[in-house]
Amino acid sequence: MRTPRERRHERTRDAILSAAIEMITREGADKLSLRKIAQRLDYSPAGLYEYFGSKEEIIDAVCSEGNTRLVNAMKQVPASLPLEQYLVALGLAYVTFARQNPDYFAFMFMNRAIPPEAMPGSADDLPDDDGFTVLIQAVERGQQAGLLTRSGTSLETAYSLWALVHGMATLQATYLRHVPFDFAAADQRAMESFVAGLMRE
Amino acid sequence: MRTPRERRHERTRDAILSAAIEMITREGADKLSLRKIAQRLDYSPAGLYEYFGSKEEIIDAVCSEGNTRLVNAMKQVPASLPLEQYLVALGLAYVTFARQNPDYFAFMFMNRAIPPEAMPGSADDLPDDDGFTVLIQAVERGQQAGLLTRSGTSLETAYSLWALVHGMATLQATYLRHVPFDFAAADQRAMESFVAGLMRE
DNA sequence: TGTACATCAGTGAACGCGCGTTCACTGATGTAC
DNA sequence: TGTACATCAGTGAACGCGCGTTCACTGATGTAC
Repeated sequence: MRTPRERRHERTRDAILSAAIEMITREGADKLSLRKIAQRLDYSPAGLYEYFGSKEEIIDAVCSEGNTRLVNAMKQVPASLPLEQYLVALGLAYVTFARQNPDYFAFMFMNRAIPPEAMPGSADDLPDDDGFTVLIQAVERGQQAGLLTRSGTSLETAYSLWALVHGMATLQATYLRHVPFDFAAADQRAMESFVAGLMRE
Repeated sequence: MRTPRERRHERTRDAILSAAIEMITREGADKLSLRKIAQRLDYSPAGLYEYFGSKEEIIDAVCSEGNTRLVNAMKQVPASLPLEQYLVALGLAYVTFARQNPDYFAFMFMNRAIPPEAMPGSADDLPDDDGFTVLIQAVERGQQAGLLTRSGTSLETAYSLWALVHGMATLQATYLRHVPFDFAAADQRAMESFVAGLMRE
């Protein structure tokens, strides 16, 4: 049970986060500053320190929220699809998110690095709210069904799938951002081709 | 014929560029400043304006030099290899460069975006000193040999290959930077698998 | 070869800017009795 | 229900910092005759 005060506090916190995200989306990943966030909310810069201890904390929260949204987009893909289609659709969801939120996507990966010990040796001890986890689970489903058995460990296979979609996403969000090219079609074919390659006997 | 003065001028310019690259390599992509470059060369900050008109010009030159190095690494791969091996080796050269120069690689792609009109409609009018061009040429060689004919236009196919290696490179240079994982092995398998998928009948 | 002059390479100080953060403060909101 | 007090939410001014860039300048290098 939370008091009205606590709820208002949380709402303001969310408003700060939303403002930060909106600014990244509109003005680009590198233009974020406490002062501009405060200005957008008609706050004084000092006021934000009631809700976050530092700029770093805001960045972390923004990244974490972005990760949640990305994973949610991937979780929209029905797991009931045949494995091949499921993998392709998962990848396209990832890239579509990046295409729709290019600056946000770039920001997320510019400001986060997995600490040295965090990569799991096995596929079990993974955080639940992670795109990579979703991918790994799909790959393991395929392996248990007897598919994808020739392409290395589930970690390796999931990594290579991730690399492909992350490359498409990154290129479209940054370097090829303004290039008129039918990426959606090319991405689909690439994913299909790759998954077919992984599944070959 | 260049005068000694011109040659010294050029040497100093190169020294500035080298210092900038070294700083990116050592301190990371976002720490670059005119003042620090000058300090490293025992110059006053104002002195750099004899050689570059702005910080932007230095960044451009640094990116351009990085691109040259990357392309050179790719051109080391003997084109005489069988196509499949050649494509795999090209991709691995790209990723290896990124792994060996993670901050430089990240810097290059953070600070460059292809302008709207620059993506070629066909594969001809491409700049010669570009990794993408090398890739396209390899793909077209394959198509002329009757391979790779089922995987879309040469542009599409080259793009998807690029996306895969760029994803591996980007992940290893940033997000997964400190993760202890045998990327070289995984990358090799992924490349082989992908190329095989592209070549399937 | 010597001299007068022009150009070059680099300095030092200053400019204005936006930034994250701190701090003493104040009015508003909530709580206890 | 009223009052005294504690906590909360937010302000305004200031801090020191590093930044890119400009500008008047000066000694060194090169050139012309």
